[in-house]
Amino acid sequence: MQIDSVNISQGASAATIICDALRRAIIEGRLNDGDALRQDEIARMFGTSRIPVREAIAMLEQQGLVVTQRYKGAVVAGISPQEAAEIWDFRALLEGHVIEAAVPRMTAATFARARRHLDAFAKTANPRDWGELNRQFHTTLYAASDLSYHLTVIDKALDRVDRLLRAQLSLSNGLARATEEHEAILAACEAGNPEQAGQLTRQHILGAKANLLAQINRD
Amino acid sequence: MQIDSVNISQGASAATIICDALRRAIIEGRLNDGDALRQDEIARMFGTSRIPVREAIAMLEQQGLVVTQRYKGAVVAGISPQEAAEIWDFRALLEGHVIEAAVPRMTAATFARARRHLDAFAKTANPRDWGELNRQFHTTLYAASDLSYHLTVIDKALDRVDRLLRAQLSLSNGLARATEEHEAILAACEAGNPEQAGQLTRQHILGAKANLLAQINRD
DNA sequence: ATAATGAATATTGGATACAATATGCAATAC
DNA sequence: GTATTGCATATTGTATCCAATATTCATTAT
Repeated sequence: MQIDSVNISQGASAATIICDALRRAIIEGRLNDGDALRQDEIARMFGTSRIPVREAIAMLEQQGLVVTQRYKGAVVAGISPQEAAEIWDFRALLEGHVIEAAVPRMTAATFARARRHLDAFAKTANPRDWGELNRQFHTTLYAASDLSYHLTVIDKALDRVDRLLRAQLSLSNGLARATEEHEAILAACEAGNPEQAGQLTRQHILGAKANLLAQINRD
Repeated sequence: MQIDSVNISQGASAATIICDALRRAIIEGRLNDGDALRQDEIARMFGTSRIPVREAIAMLEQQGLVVTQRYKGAVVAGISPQEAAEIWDFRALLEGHVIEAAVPRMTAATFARARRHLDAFAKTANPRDWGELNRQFHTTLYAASDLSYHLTVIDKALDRVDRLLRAQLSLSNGLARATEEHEAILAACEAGNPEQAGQLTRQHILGAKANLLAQINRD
């Protein structure tokens, strides 16, 4: 008789669940810069005491997503145009490098998966999904590099700027242009051309940065 | 009458104090890979309850310095040779870039400060100080770049590998060689040569990586 | 002897209670 | 009217306690 065993002791802790939910809410724009995170309110929402909420907030602060001040609580971290610009440059440097390392190791399964994410991104009507779908497209390609530390750092950088991605894609023609650029990046990967994939990725990121900064300066 | 006001409300929380102390202990090698972090013991040492200790541990986990398992507590994170190698490559990429951006913005005060850190590094006899002094030398140079996000990410990477730095510097001639390389980097900065500073920084980091990996493979 | 079992103890997870600080609002002063 | 003060309330920080789970060790079975 064959019994499938499952590890029943590793359900997520309350703090982890709350941290993930808050992180998602911040990234997807449901919580905005400067919004206060009230410990008692969040505890009520999750049916728990404040202790795991505090632990979740401590985690989020380490991720740069919230800022706490002693005795005054936590607020969602803002991001200045200068910081956003720097993070975009950072991403161009790092993601360009990672995709170059990844291309020689990509398989047909990589391409198929990336194609699915690209298509989903292109056809979604819900702005809230753009960040996640964009991320899935890119990180599927990068994952072939096997550079897990790099990927973790990229994920963290994306967490910080995803809310701005929505603003940038909302620009006239933003979505169509991003989709074209994704197509070109995927084509370079499929052609086995690391230099071109890297170059296109850097242009893609820096182009998005330029658009967004232009919008901020116009506002 | 002139009164100097001070902000008296911003002492660090217990969790922050504990987190910083544990982080330092890990980085400096006083806590080793796999060491358990016992909540009750740490709470006693700091004269507090376990709650701030739990918060501190949650923070450290986000920093990649400890690994927790539900109901089993936290242990100091290990680092495999592969992960160490990747982080060194990561540092070469990032720090090379940052110092190139920094060179054109460096001042005489930068050089004087870096010189002091270089000298302190060269003459210390205490291996426990190598990581911090090495870090101060490099980050003094990088700070002129004004790339604060990059610097934060570099600091985090250094936190992960500083304990290995000690091993690498303990190698025959490791300290003398690192000092020579620091001298060359500083000279390139003083000469206002970003490309050379970047190149020497990358070589410095990748050379340290190669030495360490050779030692690991010998063991 | 080794392996299995069960109870006691240790440790973690988090609920509740208390202490410390911040905020808001009504009352008072000018 | 505006500014200041003082008190009540709200919120954060953490101590204490209880519940849940893991580990250890003595006892029993083979």
